[in-house]
Amino acid sequence: MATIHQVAKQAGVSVATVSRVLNGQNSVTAKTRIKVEDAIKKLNYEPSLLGRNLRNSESRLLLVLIPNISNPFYSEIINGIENTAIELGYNILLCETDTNVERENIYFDLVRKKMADGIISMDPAVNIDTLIQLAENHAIIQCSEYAVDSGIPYVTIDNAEAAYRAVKHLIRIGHQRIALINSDEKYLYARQRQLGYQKALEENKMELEDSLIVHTQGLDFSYGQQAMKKILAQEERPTAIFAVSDLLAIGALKEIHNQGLKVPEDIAIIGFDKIAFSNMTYPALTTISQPMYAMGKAAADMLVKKIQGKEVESLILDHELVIRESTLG
Amino acid sequence: MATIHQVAKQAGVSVATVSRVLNGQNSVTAKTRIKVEDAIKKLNYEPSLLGRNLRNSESRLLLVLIPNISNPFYSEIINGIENTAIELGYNILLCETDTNVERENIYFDLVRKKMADGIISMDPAVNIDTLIQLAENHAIIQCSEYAVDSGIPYVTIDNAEAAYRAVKHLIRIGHQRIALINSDEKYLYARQRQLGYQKALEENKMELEDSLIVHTQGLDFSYGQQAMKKILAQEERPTAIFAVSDLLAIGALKEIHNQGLKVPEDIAIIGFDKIAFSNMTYPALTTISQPMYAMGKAAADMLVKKIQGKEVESLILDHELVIRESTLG
DNA sequence: TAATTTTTTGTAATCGTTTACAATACAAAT
DNA sequence: ATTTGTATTGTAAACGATTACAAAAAATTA
Repeated sequence: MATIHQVAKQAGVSVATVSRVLNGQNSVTAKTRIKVEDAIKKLNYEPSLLGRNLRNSESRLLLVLIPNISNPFYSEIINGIENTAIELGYNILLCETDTNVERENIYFDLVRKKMADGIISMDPAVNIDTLIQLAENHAIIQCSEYAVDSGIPYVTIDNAEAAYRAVKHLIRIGHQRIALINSDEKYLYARQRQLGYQKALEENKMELEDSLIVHTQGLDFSYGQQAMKKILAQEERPTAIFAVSDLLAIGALKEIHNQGLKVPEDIAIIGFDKIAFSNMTYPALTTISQPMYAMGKAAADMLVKKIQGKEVESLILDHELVIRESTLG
Repeated sequence: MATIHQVAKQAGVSVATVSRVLNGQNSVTAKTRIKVEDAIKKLNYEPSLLGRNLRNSESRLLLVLIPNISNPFYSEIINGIENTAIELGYNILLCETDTNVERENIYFDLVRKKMADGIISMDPAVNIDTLIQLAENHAIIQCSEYAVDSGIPYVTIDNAEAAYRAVKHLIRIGHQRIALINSDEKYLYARQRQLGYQKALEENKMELEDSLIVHTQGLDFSYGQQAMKKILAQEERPTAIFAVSDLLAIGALKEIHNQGLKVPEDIAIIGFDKIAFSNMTYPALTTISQPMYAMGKAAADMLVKKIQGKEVESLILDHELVIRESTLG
């Protein structure tokens, strides 16, 4: 492992000159440049990022905070983040919190201790107070889930509107009893989507029944399945389901099948996110398409801008209702 | 952002003493320890990992190389890697190659340039020559896919045996025409699983028909769907399918449904990996369970050992055949 | 009390870069 | 040939920690 000093010695120049060659500065003669490049090649030299980063007071690492890597919704976003980060000369430190406070703190420490230049938080369960405090001295962007008035820039979609459209679609094709499978209302997106659901019902003079709203403890398939079980156990069965996540919808779909019912004939169902799976279910799932990749890309762009000290503005991207077999007529 | 010098000054001690307090060394008086701790609190000091890492010549980062983050198979493994890494005081740098050589090189450079202490490669398409060369000076572990005789330790399962069991199961329940949806034979796991398939057929005196083996260009659902289309287009239709990945199997299942056929009545199907989604399909997918979490855990353990200069041995973990509805008899 | 040992603290080098500033080399102008 | 100006190069000080080694302080022993 050669150092810049050894290269300098080998090339018969000073370390400053080697550094200049390394960083492509033009104030170095062709002749010396070649000497240096030869030395680099000969010694198989690779500049240490540890040294460089210390000197430059940067890590060129972006911390990406997600609740759970197994949720395909995040995979797609991460895709967008990573591609953009690479383009901008950064790499990503993937951090799964599992809604665990200690774990979260370990990650926050990474940015406090300069091992990461900024954070993209996608964890709805993030400790928002800590995040806001951290944002005073560090670059932070929220993606998908965000805190209103936190002052932390975010990129997201209009959840209420999206939910509204989803439910309106169900009403339009004739459904009068529509259940909602929602996650915990402590999350903003959950409240917003519920608002959209309610607005659609109210607008159509449909009654809001508490028994038609089920809250889950998580987003795994199993929670969707449980929720559906609860719904189907009621006497007056709904004819349609709106689930706030494709994973929940897919779990619900499974339970519907298990009970020998047919989708969409007996029960229609609509999900949220448009993860790749949602098109592989039987029948294919109607869903709200979130621009996951674009969200990731935007978040990364914003974060790097923030790191560079520029001002950035929050972004609300477009969503789309994708009608497939699970809500056919 | 205070430095260790400012803390030392504030506490009226030397930087060495502060460092000793920081690293919990016992050779420091209770009285001075308290002085230092007070100063740390007062200045809100957080030691810079950039400085520490340079001095210690380590980054405490593990590079995890995967082809694609959207494949749930990898998510589970990453889970295991991350939890273990954290326990051992490391963090993970997630790197998606997308089977892109340039991208791969960017990542390799991170370890060459000391920004990562080692690599866990899960990319079947990795440039193995480069990897072997890198392994001369750096800690590297292969996970799932590996190169025989490369000298690089790996953790994996017995792919041939697993495939053999899967196909034998199909034969046992009466299938005589079994198709194989395989990925590209340039991958070791693909060759091994094909071997298992062939062995099962030969052992039962069944003919090996080329037309029953379809190779895909990737692992997305869509490739499984395409492959199935090809298979169903043949005159003499197989009665069972073995796909080397749940994703492919799920795509195939979709196509079977699309053509109005029933699983398992018309065609039985079996996948590989036991990703969470495989239990949500209709019908639920029979599959080979890989110990993803354990593989990740083992890989991380091995890598850290390797980083510490210890010797490590390759590992072949157990798999399991999980029989579900898609092969009910 | 003085000498000796042990414990605690401090000094300064080091890890491997980048870069302000100083110094030198070279070319152009007189 | 000397001066001036510009283009290259070098010196040395950062960046922020850890740690040999030396020095000082405290504890032990005689």
